[in-house]
Amino acid sequence: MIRLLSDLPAVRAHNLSRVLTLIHRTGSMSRADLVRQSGLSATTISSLVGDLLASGFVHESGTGVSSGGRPPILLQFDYKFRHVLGVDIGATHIHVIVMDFRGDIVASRFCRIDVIVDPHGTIAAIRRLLQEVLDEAPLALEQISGLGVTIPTPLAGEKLDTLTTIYMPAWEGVDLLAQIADAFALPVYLDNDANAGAVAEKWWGQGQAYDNLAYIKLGVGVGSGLILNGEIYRGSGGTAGEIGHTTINVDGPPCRCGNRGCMESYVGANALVTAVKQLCQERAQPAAGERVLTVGDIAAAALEGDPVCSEVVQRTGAYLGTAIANLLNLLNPALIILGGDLVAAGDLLLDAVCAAVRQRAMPKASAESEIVISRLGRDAVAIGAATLAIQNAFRPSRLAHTLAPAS
Amino acid sequence: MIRLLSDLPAVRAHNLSRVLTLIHRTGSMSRADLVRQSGLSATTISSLVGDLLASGFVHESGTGVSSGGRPPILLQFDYKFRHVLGVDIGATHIHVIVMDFRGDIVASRFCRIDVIVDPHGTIAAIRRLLQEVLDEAPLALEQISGLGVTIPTPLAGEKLDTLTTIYMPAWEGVDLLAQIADAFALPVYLDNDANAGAVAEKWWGQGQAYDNLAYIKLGVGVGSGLILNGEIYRGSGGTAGEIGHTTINVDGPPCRCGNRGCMESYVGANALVTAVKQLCQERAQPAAGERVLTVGDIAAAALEGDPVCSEVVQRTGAYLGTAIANLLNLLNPALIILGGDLVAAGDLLLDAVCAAVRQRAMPKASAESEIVISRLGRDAVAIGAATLAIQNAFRPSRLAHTLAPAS
DNA sequence: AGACTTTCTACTACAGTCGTACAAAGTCGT
DNA sequence: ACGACTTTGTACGACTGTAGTAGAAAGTCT
Repeated sequence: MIRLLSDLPAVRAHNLSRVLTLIHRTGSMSRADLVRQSGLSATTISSLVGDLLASGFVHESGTGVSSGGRPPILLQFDYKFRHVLGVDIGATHIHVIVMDFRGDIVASRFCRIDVIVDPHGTIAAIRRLLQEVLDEAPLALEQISGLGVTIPTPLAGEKLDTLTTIYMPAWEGVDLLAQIADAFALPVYLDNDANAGAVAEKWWGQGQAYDNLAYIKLGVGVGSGLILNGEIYRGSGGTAGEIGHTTINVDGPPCRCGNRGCMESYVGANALVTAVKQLCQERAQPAAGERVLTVGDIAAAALEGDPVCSEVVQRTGAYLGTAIANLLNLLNPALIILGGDLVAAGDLLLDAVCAAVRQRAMPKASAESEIVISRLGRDAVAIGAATLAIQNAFRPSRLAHTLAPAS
Repeated sequence: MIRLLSDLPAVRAHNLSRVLTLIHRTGSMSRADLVRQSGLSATTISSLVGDLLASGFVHESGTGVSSGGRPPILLQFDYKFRHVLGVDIGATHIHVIVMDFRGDIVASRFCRIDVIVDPHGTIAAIRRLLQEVLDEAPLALEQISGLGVTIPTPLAGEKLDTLTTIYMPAWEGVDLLAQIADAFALPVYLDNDANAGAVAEKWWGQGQAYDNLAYIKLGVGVGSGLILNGEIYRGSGGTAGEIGHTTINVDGPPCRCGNRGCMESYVGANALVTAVKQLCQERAQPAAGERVLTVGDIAAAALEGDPVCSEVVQRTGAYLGTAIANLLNLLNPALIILGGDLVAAGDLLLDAVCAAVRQRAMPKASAESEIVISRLGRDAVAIGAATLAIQNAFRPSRLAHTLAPAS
């Protein structure tokens, strides 16, 4: 994304964006603080802050403590002045939220639906749920800055407006974005679920201090969202991050993708369930084999000390760690965040992953990186979707529109 | 690398950089062409071009063909106005070049030396060879825009001024950059060999039209340089691109790095030689086993139809392809460029790589990407080193210094 | 030969940041 | 209590950069 900074107004937009972002991040700071942190002159800060005050996103809120002179006037970001909408479309669910600018969910709806085969039903449901959360908040459309949507498949093309339909043939030719934008006159942004998870972690979670991180979502499939140099990295065709189908064993078992020895065929949800059942059978523990069915169940049982589930979780961690070691060697991010249902197993999983990583990654890359479990839980993707709208609202090229009083 | 575009002079530097880059790339174009391609106003282009003419990097060179009106005045980049120096430091060699701004080598020196154990001898040799190529060209220091240096180990830290010394303990505490900058009053830039190879391909080779590419250097080790979104990607600790130690077989043979099943232990030079010898022994062909010793020999023999070497090259291609498939899945670049001694085997290698990639990478990622063999040959890294100096000379923040008449 | 087209450049207008001077509102020492 | 000092924030003019308009320059086309 090359930024065309040719003309003067673009410079102002750029500086405005920087200042707004600083206030947003710290929550409350004075003009003098901004001068020190931005490197801009006091005059310019004064002028920029004037614009922000006029917009309503920022308020003056009393004075701070003096440091030996005139006390500073504190500027506070008004997290409730505007809100954003997030739509997390999974393979079998829709999750819709309204979120404020602090990353807090104000209202949410969750519904199970067979997304893959029913595009129009899905879109109708999304529209309905969006209206419901708006009514519950309650918020008018004029108070919404934008809407983010995530899909469980890679994006197609660089325009970020279409989705790959290999796994979802029924969606061929469906213009998801237009269908939503028609009902709600808002800027709509699209991305895939793992990327959104990464964005959520970067803005509100454990990735806030990091410029290079990977969010790995453990589900039926295993995907990852990459943030490199502070930005989502999508690759040339929009399919970057497909860590689930990286090979960790050239002679491994066949995977649904046609390849052999994919990481997903060791770590994916189906592999877990199969492994548990098989191990139960081997050890003549049919009870557990019948009982345990979902990844969440396996994680819970492992935590309670079930030997079979513990072993499967640990073995899974070792395979996952191998793939993560490859990612560390190749991209050297400072942080890896694990998300998805399996992370309920906590340290049992994490320790196994870390052990494998320490063993397999280059010492420098692994020593200088951290691996953690997401604390955003099941809302991560929906929060990330909504955050896409904030991210774009703050972009210099859209800032004028964002700050303009609702018309 | 966040660009601070706060003040007005920065805008000019930015636009100047854009215009200069456009002229450099196309070689020759009119002001009107620049207006169309840059989006800037005719007035501004006129003013910017004035600066460039004054600098000496650009000349007016007659008129072009009219398209029905006044014929355009052609602006031509003067590729010989300034030059840059490149120093490729390998494990056992130094390669020093002078290069013009078209990417053509004007003079070069190559010398074998045990770099790893002898830092001071290496630095002395570099200084001597630099002086020799300058004398041969012949060029004065005032005609040199900068100097790039590559090292065969990852960089340490984000300042790009130190090197990791795990594999080169004798270099601990040696300030390579300062030692060179002391002798030659030039801006000096450092990067590792694979990154430089990627830069060379992006500027002068087959990567010119691509924003996301990987250059893979096949040698004793296997490293890669990544260009993502048009920029070298280094990761948080500077070790990104270590594809050689990514695991492609969890249960594979031990590698010198401590891990098992690393790609390098299948594809590295030592593995190749060992494989050839072993296969010769199995098939009772001791002659070839004695004769073939270097990777270049193996590649040549394979091309001549030697069955053992052919088989080893193809097998190697399959392993390499597996690692490349992982890279494609994870980063989805549009282009992979193979470099290093083994690529002398040509299509024999490439076909095996492509077959493995098609089999193992996600269909979309592999269908939309190309895999090619570098045509820059043994000079790739040195050219990349020199190109680092050009790249930096064109950077907006250094452009004023670059364009200023030599003082 | 004249109308038209394209290229390139003065001149002016406008926009943005910066430095300086200054007002505002505290703290601190006596 | 009061003045000196410090820190914060703003008004004003200077400087710099791009865009728009008008016009000159130099061809083509009929």
